[in-house]
Amino acid sequence: MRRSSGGEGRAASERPSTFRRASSSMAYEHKDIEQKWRAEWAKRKTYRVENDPSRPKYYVLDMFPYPSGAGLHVGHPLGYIASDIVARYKRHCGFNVLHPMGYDSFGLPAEQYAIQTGQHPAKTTEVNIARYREQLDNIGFSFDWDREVRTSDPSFYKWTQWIFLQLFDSWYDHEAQKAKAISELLSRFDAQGWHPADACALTGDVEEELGAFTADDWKAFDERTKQRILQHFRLAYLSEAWVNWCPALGTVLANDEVKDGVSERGGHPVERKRMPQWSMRITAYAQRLLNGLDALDWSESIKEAQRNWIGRSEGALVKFRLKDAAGDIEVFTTRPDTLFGVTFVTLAPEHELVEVITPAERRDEVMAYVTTAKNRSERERMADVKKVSGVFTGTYCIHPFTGQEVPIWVGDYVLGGYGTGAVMAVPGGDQRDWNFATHFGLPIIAVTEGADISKEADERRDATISSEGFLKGQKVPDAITRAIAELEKLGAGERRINFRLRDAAFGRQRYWGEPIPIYYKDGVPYALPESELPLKLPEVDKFLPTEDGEPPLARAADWSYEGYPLETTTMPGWAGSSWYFLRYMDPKNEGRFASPEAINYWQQVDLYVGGSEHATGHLLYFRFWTKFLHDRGWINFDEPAKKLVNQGMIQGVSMIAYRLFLSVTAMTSGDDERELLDLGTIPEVLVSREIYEALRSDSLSPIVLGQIEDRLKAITSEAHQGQPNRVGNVRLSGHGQGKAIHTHVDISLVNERRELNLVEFQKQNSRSRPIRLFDAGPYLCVPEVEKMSKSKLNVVNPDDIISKYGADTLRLYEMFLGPIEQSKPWDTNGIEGTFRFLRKFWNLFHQDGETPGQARSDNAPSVSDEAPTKPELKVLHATLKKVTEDIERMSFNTSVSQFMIAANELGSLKCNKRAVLEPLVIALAPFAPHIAEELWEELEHSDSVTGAAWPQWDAQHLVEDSFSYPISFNGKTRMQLEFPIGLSKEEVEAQVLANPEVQAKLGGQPPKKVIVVPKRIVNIVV
RNA sequence: GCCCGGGUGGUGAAAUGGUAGACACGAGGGACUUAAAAUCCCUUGGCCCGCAAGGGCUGUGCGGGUUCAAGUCCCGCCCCGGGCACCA
Repeated sequence: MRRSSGGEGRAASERPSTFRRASSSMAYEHKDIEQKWRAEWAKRKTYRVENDPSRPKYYVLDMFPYPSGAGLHVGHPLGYIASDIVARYKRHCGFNVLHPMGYDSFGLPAEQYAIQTGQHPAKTTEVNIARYREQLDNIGFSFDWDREVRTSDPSFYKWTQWIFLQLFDSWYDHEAQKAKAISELLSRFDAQGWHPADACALTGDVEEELGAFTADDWKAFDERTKQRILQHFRLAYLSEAWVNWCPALGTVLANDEVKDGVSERGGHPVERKRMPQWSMRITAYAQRLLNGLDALDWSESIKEAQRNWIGRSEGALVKFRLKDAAGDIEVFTTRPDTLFGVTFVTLAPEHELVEVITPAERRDEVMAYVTTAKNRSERERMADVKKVSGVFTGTYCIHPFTGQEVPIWVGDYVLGGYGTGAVMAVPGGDQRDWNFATHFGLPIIAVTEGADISKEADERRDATISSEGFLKGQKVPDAITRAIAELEKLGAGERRINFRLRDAAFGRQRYWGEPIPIYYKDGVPYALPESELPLKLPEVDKFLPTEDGEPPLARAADWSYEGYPLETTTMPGWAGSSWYFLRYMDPKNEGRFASPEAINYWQQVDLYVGGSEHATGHLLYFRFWTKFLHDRGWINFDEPAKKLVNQGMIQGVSMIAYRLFLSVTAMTSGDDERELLDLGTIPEVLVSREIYEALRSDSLSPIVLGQIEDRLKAITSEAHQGQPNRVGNVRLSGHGQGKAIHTHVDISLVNERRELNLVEFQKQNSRSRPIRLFDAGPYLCVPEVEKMSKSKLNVVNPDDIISKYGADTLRLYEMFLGPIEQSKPWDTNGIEGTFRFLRKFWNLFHQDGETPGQARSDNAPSVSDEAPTKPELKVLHATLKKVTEDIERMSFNTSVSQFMIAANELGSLKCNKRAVLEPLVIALAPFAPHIAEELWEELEHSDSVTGAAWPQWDAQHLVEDSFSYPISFNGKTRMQLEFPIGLSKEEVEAQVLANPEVQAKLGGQPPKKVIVVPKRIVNIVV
């Protein structure tokens, strides 16, 4: 290792830039420094973490990425940099910090790519991961790569499958509010059978009602029946679920993949279909998932999103007896107090009673409506709220209180998946019911005092009930209680808490996911023995469904266990990510997903950083699995992450150009016009945004259009100089809005002044048509801030920035951009500032001793051991204070500012004192680790700066002797007066009033009031 | 429609109810240099008065309010971004 004093002694081959530097003062050589320290960290295993129970732990986790083919762009590292700063800071503070990284490597894009190219997804995934790794390494993260996990690795998904089996082997005991082993349920059935009123009755999407059975019944059931019953209780269970089935693709599509009833790629029709699906009974945990939120240090918006998603509502279940058939329509309502305002009942089109109750003569009409309504996706039904549609079934049910007949309608504003799939319609008290009633001319009864039901429903919950009946005159809350009591007395209903949360579909008809460790005997699903795990993905000839619509796994040669067929669907993307945080604790364990010792030591994630788009998906399943593993005694905490921070999205600045396509006629020598066929000679014209907008507006005047066309003719003629034919007419070839189009231009073709590089633009678009400008050049593109994405040609790759400025500059800049949680556009304009700061900081250690901020030309260290001066100490301690406090509250942009202030001030002071610079190197290390290591080494330390103790700030250096008070009159600052710190309020007031300038302002009038806030302000009220 | 964020200079932004615009970019001017790079210094919210020193008015999306004092707290709006579920 070279010594810090040996700048001149370095061999030219080792540092080829030495000579260049001799003639320049580009002293801070980021490339050399960063390369050196990357290699050094890897060699020394600087970021290796041991499970060491003797030390306090801190667990910092990033949401792991899906390794897509596009690689990282500058938006990805934002959260990683923030978490890396915290991880490094906590290390300096003496914590044993777990800061791992891995890959969520199962997923659709790899499979899509495999279908197109025939390449195995494992292969492309491998390539993508290598690329990600290289890019991550370039940024200098302190990840312990020995703990890397990949969800698609059999040694990882073995345990995903194992957890699945635990869920399969569990049921939820609502009395004890926890999951228990199926064996306990079996002994219970053996002893007492089961009744629907038992507390182990379950929420969720159980389709058929499960009837009561006695212990003797249970013992007499055959194996199939027993297993079928158990499906009603298992937390991982096979049931029927609605899916988006695409017959053309032979596969099930996610909601995202369906647009307007057709598949987004390819445009094939999609229908809603019921299919056997593995599901997760997350609904059992609804109340606990809701309760747990209060104690979490997560952003309010995420917690609120989860609360809404879980959607707890209190109300009543009400039964309306059918008039012409046996049975009831059950509805859930939050407003049983409005029962006397019911004028009809509406069923969802999916409701099973629709078919049963509709009389023959209305059948065709009703079923026609049901078919169209059912096939609309929920998103569609959601989109046009204003359109009312429905149909009368022709039958009635009986009002439980009045005994009157209530007509039964079908309407698609009622959703099959929520509540009971039926509502009691109270048009006087519910706006959607009101809309429906008004549209179909159904009666509307006022339910509350003072409501004007001619215009809208009255949904107030602080009103008094006015509808005729025993609830009249009562306040809403009292009426609710009373109504429920009456319903219960009549056996026509009961109190009910309803959750919106639905059970999670857990099967995918795909190849690239974890195989589900289940085999079928006699059509009954059985758990694969643990000893068979991992159940590895089989080789298949194609990654497509089979001809008869089975998932790709059905193509495998021998996809069976002891002669019984294995499950062919795979797990969804969220399986691996629901528990991966536990694997990092003990990633190589072959006998368990993680050892109890490791889990006891690392416990919950202390800080979790990731995007807010996972608010209701990943973050809910993540909590669900944690609670489940806790219930079954595998872990001793039931929330995965104490604190969650959502980094904002980095948007890209796209560059837009506006293009015109022309159609041109030519004049031959005989003055005949004919269409010019040689498109290659017709220019493509770039116009300004103003002209683009003018052309697209409907109100474009013919005169202006004529002027534009004249100009286009001139351009075209010019382009045709030397051609045999003269240009005749020039017209825009498109029609209406198509006359002009806007295009994304690759941002690398546009300079800082937004000028388009026409030569490159032409080349990159390989257009044969010449490009001409409508106005005199250069062509200015119009910037637009939008999501950073490849298709918008606005992605900025961190690699380019790193090679130009270095990783430390990138890290600082991304933090300097603004608060971590805010979305902001990526704009490299400011990056020079952070780069200059690092150079200034570097120069403090290599001063030439003359010009402030100027480095020695030989780049030799200039640090002295002299005692620092008072102002120097003040800068140091003010910086330490601010930076420490800012890291604690994750305000990284302001800490970077403080470092800049320190570098500027120490530069002016020409401070080169070790006692000042050394603590600053440690404080800067979490932000800019490479330069900090290099300077630390120059300060003659042989160990890594990452292990140095965090420097403490000392308030004594920040004490001021005096304070310059802003003196304001009626809140407006007018002057400054300096007073010693120790002066009392009264003394300050007296001295202020004695001041001649203040007296002049007062003009002889005595002030009404004088407010003195020590060390803040003086306000004189006149 | 509902829920959650957010609106401050040319730009990214800062500001425990207490001097609005720190820090940085950009822009303009200057020093050093043969030149460039690098570095340093000055100016930079708007409007107005003044030769100048300096001074005044105004200003944090809009309209009110509380307060000695409001970017910050309260009420009512507008706009932008994100999320969602016509949720009975």
